[in-house]
Amino acid sequence: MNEQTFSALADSNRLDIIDLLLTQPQSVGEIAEKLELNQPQTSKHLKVLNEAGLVEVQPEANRRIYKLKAESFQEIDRWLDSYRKMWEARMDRLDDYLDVLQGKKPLN
Amino acid sequence: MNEQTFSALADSNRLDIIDLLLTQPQSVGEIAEKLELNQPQTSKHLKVLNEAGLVEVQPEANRRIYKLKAESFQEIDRWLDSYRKMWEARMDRLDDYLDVLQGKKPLN
DNA sequence: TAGGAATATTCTTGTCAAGGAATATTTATA
DNA sequence: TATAAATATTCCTTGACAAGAATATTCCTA
Repeated sequence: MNEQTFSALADSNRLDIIDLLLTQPQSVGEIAEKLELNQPQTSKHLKVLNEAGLVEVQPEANRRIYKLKAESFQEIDRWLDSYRKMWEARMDRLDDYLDVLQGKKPLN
Repeated sequence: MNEQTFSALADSNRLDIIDLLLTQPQSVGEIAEKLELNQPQTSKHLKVLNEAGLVEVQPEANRRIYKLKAESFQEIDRWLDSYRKMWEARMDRLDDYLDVLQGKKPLN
């Protein structure tokens, strides 16, 4: 798993940007206005997100439309796969406990 | 979604620690030795992970056993849920494309 | 092609975090 | 109870990064 990805996500403004882009792709100006950020900051944050592979750009006249890029999110998802076993194991234990409550199984 | 969680993950040493803890809970000394980190750094990284809720401690004699904590990983998983729609939509389009390749469907 | 809109970049400053070194703290044991 | 083992904390230095301000760049349009 890539440290750069988490690094890009470790900023509340950038999390807000990503959250906003989930609704629809949009331009720098729109993002800046909706999140009440100034334009240069917005561009800089988008640059970080872009370099981390979380967004991509599509020029549209003299504006630049940013949109989410699925790959990096999928990478996080695959990374989480390793950890799902962990909490599923805990779920199994909960199932055991529920069985005990229902008298299906003796307590060890 | 919590910025602190991503912040804690945005460091390769800490990613390594988490990866190591996936195999089994273990002490500070074991972690430090396996990852070739010195002990103070290891303790400091574990502190960050602990404050982010990614690990928890269990004292065992004069050692402290650290283990992964499922909750924070599940929180990331729930956060990713919002973004799954995005790439699933793209997957649908891929399915369409595969249908086209197999002659099941005309190209629009 | 000049002007303006949209966006990106540079420069500076302040803050924060990582790493190293040293030391403090806690707990077990002789 | 003194000592050693395991771990945590503090202090210091350095590098990275966010924000603000100013400026540069790109691209459309009159």
